[in-house]
Amino acid sequence: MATIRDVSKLAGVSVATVSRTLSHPDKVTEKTRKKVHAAIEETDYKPDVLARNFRTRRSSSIVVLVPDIANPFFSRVIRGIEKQAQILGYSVLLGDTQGMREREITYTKMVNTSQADGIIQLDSHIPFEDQNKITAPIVNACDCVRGTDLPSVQLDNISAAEDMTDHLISLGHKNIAVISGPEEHSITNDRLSGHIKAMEKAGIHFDTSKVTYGDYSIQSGVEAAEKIFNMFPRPSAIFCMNDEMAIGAIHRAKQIGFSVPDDISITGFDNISFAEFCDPPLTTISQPAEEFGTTAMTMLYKVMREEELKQKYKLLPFELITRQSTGPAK
Amino acid sequence: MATIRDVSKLAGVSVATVSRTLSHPDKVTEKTRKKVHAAIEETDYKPDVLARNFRTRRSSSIVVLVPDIANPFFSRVIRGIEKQAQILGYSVLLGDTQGMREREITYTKMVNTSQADGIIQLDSHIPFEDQNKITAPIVNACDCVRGTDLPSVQLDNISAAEDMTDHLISLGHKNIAVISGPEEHSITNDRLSGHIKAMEKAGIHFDTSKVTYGDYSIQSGVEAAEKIFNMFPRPSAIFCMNDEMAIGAIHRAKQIGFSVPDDISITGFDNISFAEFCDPPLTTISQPAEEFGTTAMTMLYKVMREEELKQKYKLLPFELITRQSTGPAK
DNA sequence: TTGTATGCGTTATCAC
DNA sequence: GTGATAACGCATACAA
Repeated sequence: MATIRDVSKLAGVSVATVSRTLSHPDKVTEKTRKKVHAAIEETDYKPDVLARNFRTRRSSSIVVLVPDIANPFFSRVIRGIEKQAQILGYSVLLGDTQGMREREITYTKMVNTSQADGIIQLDSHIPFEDQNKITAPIVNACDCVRGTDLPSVQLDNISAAEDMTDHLISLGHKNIAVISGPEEHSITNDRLSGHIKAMEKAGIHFDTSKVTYGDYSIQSGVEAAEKIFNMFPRPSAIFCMNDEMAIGAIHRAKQIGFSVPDDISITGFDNISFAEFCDPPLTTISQPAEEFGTTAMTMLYKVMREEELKQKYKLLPFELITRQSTGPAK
Repeated sequence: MATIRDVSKLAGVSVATVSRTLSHPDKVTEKTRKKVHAAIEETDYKPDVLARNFRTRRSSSIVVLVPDIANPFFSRVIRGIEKQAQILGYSVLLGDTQGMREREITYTKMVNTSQADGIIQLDSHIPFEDQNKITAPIVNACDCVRGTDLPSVQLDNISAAEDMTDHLISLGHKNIAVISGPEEHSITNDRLSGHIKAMEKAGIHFDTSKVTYGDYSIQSGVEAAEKIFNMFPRPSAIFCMNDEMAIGAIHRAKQIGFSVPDDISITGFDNISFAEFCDPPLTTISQPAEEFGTTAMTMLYKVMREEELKQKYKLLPFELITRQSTGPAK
């Protein structure tokens, strides 16, 4: 493997000039540049990435913290991150935290040791030991930490939940149950706020007891639905905070013998690929999953380069997708 | 940040000894080791990963080549890889290839530049420019390259497809259509072989025209099913090579007004999380997805350390999961 | 604009 | 078993 020294000899310039030609071409005359490039060509020189990383204290890679990569929504976001990262010259290190704080910290520390230059956090924690001290370039995506000034990209969850609830109300539903995500998640709070807003706007009393909590898994949707079906009077609609739980709820409804949407309307959130092919197809909120990834990566890129962010908190658009899992209240 | 030099001074030994204590403890006396560790403790010394990588020409990270990370089966495999990698002290670089050979090569080259120490390939290509020259530690998982001697871990696809077909035959089905994956995939060929084997064993004529090809997406299942429903005589069962296509086929069947399994039995492959919650729940083959990941990573670890592999070609066990998408032939 | 010289932090070679 | 020291390949401060 040719080194920078081989190139410099062949080109008849110093190693410094070769280095400059590559890193700061503007500081080198056109003529020298040409000589150097010719020598690079001839020697088939490829800069030693490891040496460069070592010398510059940068690795050109970023780590993405994700609660669970097997979640179909997150995996699409990551696809977006990866796509954009490659365009910008970065590698993506996978940090599947499994919701464990310990793993989160481990991965975060890779920035301290310069193994990564920045972090994209898809969960709503501050992934630093000292919560008050942000020690690395970071962008928060999808589910965002409250009460911090981390750059973030998320959905307008409040409006989305409001629109979805409006939709149910317009179908005549008044007694609406909610299957929520974990209480500490910020998107959970936002979506609940939006739901309440719509209810109050319509003059319908919102009752906290109608809210059950799941963990975004299908199984938790099944269990939450079970509780809801035992409520009295029985709700005529369920607003679920993701598609998996909605699918679980539909499953349970059908098991019991309820028809969806005739006996009960059920809505999802995310528009995962299965939503369209459920029985009945799921009314849900479509999120631009990949765009979360590309946007977050682009923002992180600027943060790492210490450029100013024009917009520190981005909101991505959603779309209400009306399918057959919702219908008129009886 | 303390360096190895600080530690050596405090411990009253040379930097060489500190380095040895960390990398080859057996070459240092107990007493010195203690001194060094005490000094490390006191200075809170953390070895500089970048310097070490540079010096040793190793990065302690591996790259995983995956056709599409948003595929629910692959994302579970990757979860397994990541888990095991962390245990073994490796980081995982994500190489989502989107089926593009160009991206595959790009990622593979990271091994040449020592940015990665090895590769786990989840697709059935040889990811090197010169197909005949394997230039890096690599393990092939899930869908494996034919006619090479790459270490691999995969399912006994032949037996699995055979068992599934046996199941259909035992229900009285004779006219069985197949929704296959892309023709060039090795798992496609294996599963088809198993299917044919079962058919012949039962004395049923296998007809190539009953095989349609999809690309593993739900939509392609819908389209393939459409073709199958137009066959004459109409098959009474469809053997699909993954769950997504089966879900698509069920969707199309119900659209047309066919009952599953009364009018037609449909089977999947993979047992993704939605399989259990389909309507009807899907008869399928369960694969130990995470175990693919952990096994592949463990094998790669040995390859990278140039240890002998006891078993170069591993087969993981499957399980036939009988649910309600299959029933007796009319 | 270009060259010289130095150092990044570690590991490994070779004496002792 | 331990220490002194070279070397890894590159980027940069400074001098020219």
